[in-house]
Amino acid sequence: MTGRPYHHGDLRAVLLAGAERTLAERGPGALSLRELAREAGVSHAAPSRHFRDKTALLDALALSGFERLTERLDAAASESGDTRGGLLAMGRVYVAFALGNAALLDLMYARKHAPDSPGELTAAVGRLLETVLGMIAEGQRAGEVAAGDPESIAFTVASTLHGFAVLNSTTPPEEIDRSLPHIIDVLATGLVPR
Amino acid sequence: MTGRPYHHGDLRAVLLAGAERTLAERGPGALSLRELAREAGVSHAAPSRHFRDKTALLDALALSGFERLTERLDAAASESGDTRGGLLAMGRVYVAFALGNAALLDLMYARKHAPDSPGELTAAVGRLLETVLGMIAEGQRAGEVAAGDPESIAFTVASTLHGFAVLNSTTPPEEIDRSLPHIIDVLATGLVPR
DNA sequence: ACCTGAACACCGTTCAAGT
DNA sequence: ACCTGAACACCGTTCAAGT
Repeated sequence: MTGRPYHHGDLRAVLLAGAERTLAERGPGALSLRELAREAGVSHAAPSRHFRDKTALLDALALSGFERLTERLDAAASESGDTRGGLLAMGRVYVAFALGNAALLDLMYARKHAPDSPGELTAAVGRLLETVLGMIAEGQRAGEVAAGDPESIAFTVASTLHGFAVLNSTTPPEEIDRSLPHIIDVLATGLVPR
Repeated sequence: MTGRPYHHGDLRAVLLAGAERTLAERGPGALSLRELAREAGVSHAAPSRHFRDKTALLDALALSGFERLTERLDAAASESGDTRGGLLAMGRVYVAFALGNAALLDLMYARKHAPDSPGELTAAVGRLLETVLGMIAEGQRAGEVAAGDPESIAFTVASTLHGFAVLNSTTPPEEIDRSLPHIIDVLATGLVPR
C-alpha cells in the first residue's frame, strides 16, 4: 500500500502544510506553487487539481488558521472559571497564536478583506466572534458582566483581543505576560473613574 | 522646463502613488514593479534606482500609511473636546482609514511583522501609540480618565481601536456609525457592573 | 546622477497527453 | 481521477552601456 507510484494521495494536505511552513519561515513573498510542488515531489502543474489558483490555496490556509484559532479560544473559554479568567486565557491564546503565526494571522485578515474573498472566511470570523459572545453572555448570567447589548460588549472584547495580539505579535512573551493582565483590567473596570 | 527627455525627476513618488492605487484596486497580488515602471513611462530597470528591491517599495508604502494615519488621529484628537469625544473621533478616523485603505492597512502591519522589517516602521507605530497616550494623559489630568498606568490604558484603547477597525474594514459605513459609539461606551464604563 | 536594454532564473496558468 | 511536459506570458534582479 506504500510507495504510491503515480498518485500522491495526500497532495492537498502536503501543499497546505508546506505553504504554512514557508509562510512562517520566509514570509508571504517566498510562497511559490512551483516550489511547493517540487518539495512535494510532483510536477508544477499538479497543484492545480487541488487549488484553482494561488489565491485558492491562500484562502484555504486562511480558513484553517481561523478554525484553529477559534478552536483554541473555545478551549480556553471552557477551561476557565470566571469571566476575568476566561478573558485572560483567551487573550493568552490569541497572543500566542499571533506570536507563533504572525504571517499567517496577517494573511488570514488580508484574504478576508480581499474583494474576491470567499464566504467561508467571513463565516469563520463569525464563529470566532460567537465564541467571545458566548463567554460574555455567560458572564452576564453569572452577574460578572454588566448588563447591556451582549453583541456590543463581545465586539469590544474581540476588538481589544485582536488589536492587542496584532500590536504585540513581535513583542517578547515575558513582556506580554506582564502587560496582558493590565489590559484585561482596564477593559474590566473601564476608562471612566468609578 | 517641462517635457523631461530622459530624467523623470519624480519617479519615486510616481511609483509609490501607482503602487497604492494598484493595491487598492486590485490587491497586493497585482503589484508588479515592471507594470509600475510601464505606467510611469520608464524602463523596467529604472525603479531599482529608487527602491533596492520590491520589499523596499512595500516598506515605503507602509511607512507613508502609518504617517498619514497618525496625522489624522492627531488632528481628530486635538479637534475634539472631552475624552469621550476624542475617542469617538479617533475611532471614526481609524475605521475610515481601514475602510478606504483596507489592503494598505493589511500591508502596513504585515511589513511591520516581517523578519526583515526596517526600524522606521516600528518607530512609526510608536508614534501612533504616543498619539493615543497623549489623549489618555490629558484625560487623566482633566479627571475624565481613571487613575492608573497611562501606558496600559493607552495600549488598551489603541488595541480596541485597531481591532475594531480591522474587524470592520468590510462593514458598511452606516452600520459602523451606529456600532462605534456602543463600543466606546463599553470601553468607557468597563465590563464589570458598576 | 539617472536611465536603458539585454540577459538570467524564476513565476502562475493552461492544455494536450499520458496512466 | 490524478498527474506530466511543454508552452506562454509574465515576473524581479543584475549589469554593462548609454546620456
